[in-house]
Amino acid sequence: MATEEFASVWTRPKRKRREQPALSQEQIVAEAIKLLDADGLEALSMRKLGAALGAVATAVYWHVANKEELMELVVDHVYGEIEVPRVEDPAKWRAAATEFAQTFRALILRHPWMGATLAGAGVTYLGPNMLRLSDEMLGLYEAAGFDLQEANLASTAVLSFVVGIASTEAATLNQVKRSGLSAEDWMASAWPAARQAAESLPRLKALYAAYDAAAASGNGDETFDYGLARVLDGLAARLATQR
Amino acid sequence: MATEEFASVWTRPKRKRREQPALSQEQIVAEAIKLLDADGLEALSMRKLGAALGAVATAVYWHVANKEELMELVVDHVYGEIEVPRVEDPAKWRAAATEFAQTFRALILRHPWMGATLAGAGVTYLGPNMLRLSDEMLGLYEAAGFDLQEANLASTAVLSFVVGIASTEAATLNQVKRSGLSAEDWMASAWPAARQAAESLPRLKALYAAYDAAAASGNGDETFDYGLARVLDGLAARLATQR
DNA sequence: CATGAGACTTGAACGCTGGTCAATTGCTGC
DNA sequence: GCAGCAATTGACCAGCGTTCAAGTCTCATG
Repeated sequence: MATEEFASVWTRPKRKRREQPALSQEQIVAEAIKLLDADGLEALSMRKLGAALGAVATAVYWHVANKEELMELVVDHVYGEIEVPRVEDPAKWRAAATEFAQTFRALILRHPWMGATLAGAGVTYLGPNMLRLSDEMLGLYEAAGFDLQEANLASTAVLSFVVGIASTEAATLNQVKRSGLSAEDWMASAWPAARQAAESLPRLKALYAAYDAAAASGNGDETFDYGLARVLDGLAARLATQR
Repeated sequence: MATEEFASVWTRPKRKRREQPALSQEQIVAEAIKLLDADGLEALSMRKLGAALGAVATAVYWHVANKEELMELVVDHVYGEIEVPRVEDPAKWRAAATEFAQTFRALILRHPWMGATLAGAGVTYLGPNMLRLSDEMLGLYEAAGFDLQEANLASTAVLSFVVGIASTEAATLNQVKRSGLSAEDWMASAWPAARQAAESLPRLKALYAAYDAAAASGNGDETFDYGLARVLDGLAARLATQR
């Protein structure tokens, strides 16, 4: 624009020094996670990401090959938030397994877009943090008394349960967030529809009758803990027969 | 209004049919599933769907509010493919639970796009087939000896495990399909990268060393059966203490 | 002190997406 | 034969991921 060119004659061109590049991969990934947490999976676009970084969409492509690779980096960065507790006393493996399962669930609920992303990508992302966690989990179940191969089966079983249930919970969180309602208001509006839909199904109807909307929205922890306890019971029994 | 959103899809009065309308909701859903199975989740667009039906994209919008509602219908239609086996003899609840878990896993592997879709939507789709399955599952675990509330916890535990592990498997299937390679060729190309990435992680390295690529790609059934057996062990133990 | 090599950033453009809307077709009941 | 309505169409919109040539800026070297 001519106007700009003209103005630059008077106003000194405030050229920002490039002592360090304006963008870095680390910074991009961090900002992407911020946007994902704030607005959800489908709200993240390369343009918005660029804008949030004070740059233009295409600038991001210098640091990251494409959106899929970005998501891969993002997922592994999130995995970096957690670790598997060390097992000193083999008798306490179960406490460690429980703690890690709860930590992992909390991670997904804290970043609800992770649910769908994980299910879409699975184990095909081989990021360093994911590999580290896998190795640490193997260590946990080895310390419990499983041989390496069965430790792998055991950790897969527990993690599958955690991912499955937490992804479902996260999906509801996403739905609530997208509705713009508070969790209570959303539940209050969804509950009658659910009850009515279950009208012709005797067991489901009876189950719903036992709850009200408030109770139904609050029993996530109980459901998780119950399932986790059963899985670990099964693994403990297996250890007992092996010994 | 969220209330409207909830009630709309399933309770909306069906439109009076023309003698032979070119398109019908049933037909659209069936064609969408065909395209999803053939080309995957991200390959389905309203335009391609319209074209596959010999019509134009916007014609689809007469029968379906938007893509999200279409997916809701699609998911419930797929649920229509399966049912929970009836439990005549309470002692045989475990066989029934195992059979249904395997059926559900097979469903997801047969429609690999279901993995990511389920994790994205969770339990917020209240389609008739999903409700029917929920009710039947409650029946199964009630027959096993759980009271209604615990039957709900039990079926959620099992289903979460199944969804979690099958979604991960499905994600790999999707990856393979997108690569265009055969399953063996894909594994052969991914395996060295995995082994090298695990080089610095002792347990993971040892685990990989015990397999070769061929073995690693074939142990899905074993991994699933092991985890399922542990979950059901845990539930069986719980039943034993209750009795 | 100029020059040129790279590291980084930009703007324009492409083909695609989900979605809206007015206009149009074609069948059914009057 | 015609009104009315179910169904379909085409034009159009904003936004998406991505590519690419054309910059800008910094630094090392001659």
